[in-house]
Amino acid sequence: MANSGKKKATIYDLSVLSGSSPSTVSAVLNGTWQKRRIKESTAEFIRSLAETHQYTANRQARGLRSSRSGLIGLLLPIHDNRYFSSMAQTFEAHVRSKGQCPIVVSASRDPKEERKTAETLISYSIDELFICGATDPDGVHEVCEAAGLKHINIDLPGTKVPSVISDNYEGGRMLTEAIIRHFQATRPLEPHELYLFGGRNDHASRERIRGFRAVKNELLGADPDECIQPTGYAPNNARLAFEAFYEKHGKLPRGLFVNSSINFEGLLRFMAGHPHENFADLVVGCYDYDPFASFLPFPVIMIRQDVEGMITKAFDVIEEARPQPCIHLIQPELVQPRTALTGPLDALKDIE
Amino acid sequence: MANSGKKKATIYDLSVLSGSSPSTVSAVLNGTWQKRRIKESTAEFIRSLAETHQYTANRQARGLRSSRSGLIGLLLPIHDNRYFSSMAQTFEAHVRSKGQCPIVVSASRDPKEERKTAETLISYSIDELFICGATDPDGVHEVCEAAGLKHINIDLPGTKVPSVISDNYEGGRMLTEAIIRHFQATRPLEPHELYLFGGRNDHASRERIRGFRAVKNELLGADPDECIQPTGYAPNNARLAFEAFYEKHGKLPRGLFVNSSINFEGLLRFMAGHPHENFADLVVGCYDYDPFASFLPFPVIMIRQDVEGMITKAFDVIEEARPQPCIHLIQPELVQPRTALTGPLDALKDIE
DNA sequence: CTTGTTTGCACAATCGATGGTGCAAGAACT
DNA sequence: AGTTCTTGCACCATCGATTGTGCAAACAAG
Repeated sequence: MANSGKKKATIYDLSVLSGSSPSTVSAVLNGTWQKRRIKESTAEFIRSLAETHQYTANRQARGLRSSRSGLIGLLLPIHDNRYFSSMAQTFEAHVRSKGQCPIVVSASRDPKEERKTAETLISYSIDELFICGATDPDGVHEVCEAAGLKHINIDLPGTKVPSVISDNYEGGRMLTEAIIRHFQATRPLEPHELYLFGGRNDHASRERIRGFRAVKNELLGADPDECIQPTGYAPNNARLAFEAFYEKHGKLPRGLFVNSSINFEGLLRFMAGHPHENFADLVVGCYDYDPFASFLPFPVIMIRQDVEGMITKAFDVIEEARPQPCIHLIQPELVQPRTALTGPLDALKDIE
Repeated sequence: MANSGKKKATIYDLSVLSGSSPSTVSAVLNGTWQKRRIKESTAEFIRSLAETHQYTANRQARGLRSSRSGLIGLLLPIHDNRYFSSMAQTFEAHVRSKGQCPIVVSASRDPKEERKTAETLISYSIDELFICGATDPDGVHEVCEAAGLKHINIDLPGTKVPSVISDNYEGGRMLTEAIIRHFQATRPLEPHELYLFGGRNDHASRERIRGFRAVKNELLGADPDECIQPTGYAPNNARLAFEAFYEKHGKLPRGLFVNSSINFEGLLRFMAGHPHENFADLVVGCYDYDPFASFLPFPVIMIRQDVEGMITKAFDVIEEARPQPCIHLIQPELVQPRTALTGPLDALKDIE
């Protein structure tokens, strides 16, 4: 309110007020003043002026000069999902602890959109880019490479720079095995009673499917091809697939491996349309963790990917001098039904 | 790969290549060339050069000159939650359709953090700021005001600029009434059997509580004070409150009004610790919508706030010439148990 | 052939911060 | 007193794009 309407103070304003030159003011305020042999008393005076006039540096100007911006980007497929939003939450905490500013943007799993978004971020001179779950990581890589921007892949691997991803094969195995074992106390599953729904032809889905098929063959002795239904990621496509199966068989498979919580939403939509069914014998394994899903009226076994671990690793790797384009696998965790795990929110204090 | 390592092309590079002046190049590439009477053929030539050299404007430079950045900010409490992440998703779509770049940042419901974050965003010369769910909207307002930044409140109202918020009173009423009616077919609720948990002393919580108490008094004839338990937003505090109640009464209230999905997670944590209980008679009303929560093994009635409506309204209002500091109420929607609604994700195409 | 007009563009200042270089005044030393 | 350091800071170019202004050349009018 004090100086409302006035524009923000600049080093030139402070320069006039203090009687020093702009470069002196700049040096004082960005910490390089000792190197420039500015007197302590001068520095102190300028600092106090900056304080009373609420000076904050114009980052566009600084960024222009230094060709850095203090922005670190995270490119997501979508926001609206527990997995990716906890990615955003964790990423943000890391970035801020480095004193930089996070900029999180989604690109809808669309390769063109991904490149365009990366270009936009680059035009803001972001300092680093974390590419998470990109459909075409190598496409984004080219854009970054051309701009000389440090970047790294998360969740879906590329071939040109390091990638930090979940161990989807192991996760797929764990989850499949857990589903199968869940039935062993009662009536064991037949091979044609365990289906996989969702995902598409991306690295994560392929690995999970590979794990699924391996374990299924090992434990159930067979894995008919029709049990694999990669219906994409849209909830409605998954719903239609469940609908079609139900239409044909009059029921759902007893065991379901659902590729992501987004696909799981497709299952919910199917269920909403069949209120009479009680799905008593159903066991779902979902490759994602959501606390509410974990408490559904049928057993839901989930995989929690180690978001904190992945982000931490990614920051480690991106700092390395010359990172090699290798893949860092992060182990996910199996979550038994009716489990409410803590998450990044628990790190926040709740001021009352 | 083509010009890997080289830095990005500037208008000066193109100026040399084309034989025109930098100002001509600039005019051509930012669309003001007609006004400057640049020949069509010159423009065409420069455009083709820009194309082959993959020119993209340096936004920091542009922003410095024009004191705009093309960035529009959204300040959230947290990312990791369906309500706020769908806010982010919707906001992003709106911003991009205006040809600008969204920057979504969270501030942990901490007033100091909120102001600091706003200041950081301002230092990047963002063009507008949407303040969502801020603990201290007027504090953020001051920071914005001092910088001459257009801003608006969402979800929690301030007193200095327009606010677009859910009609929490009506929502609270609807939800409370739905809970009570849910019992009327069987054994009606007693006043001391309907509790409200979660939230704190913010506008939204107060309004919801007001609605809760009004309806409870109307329909049940009483509302003992101890039935209101504003435990804050942290899941664990809510859990402790449920734990304490259970300790004291040996059971949960039959009717629960839970103030947010985050608090609901506290209920899940409680339940995870009591696997023997079956919570058969429980009905939960939750002031937030989450598709998985809607299918839990007990009836969960939810409120879906109209995120799309709020964001749309907020964009309308912020464009107005001199917006008055009034409150725009957006009606939320009651969601019956076992309902899987579509969301912003359904707008995405799923490329296979 | 001279005097406007229009066309098409170049020049240069500017946004705010940074950092290399230079230089005066004082201190230290011979 | 004269020379050499050191201290303490000012000056100025620079980052890349925008924009007000000026001015030749081409053209039209008289």
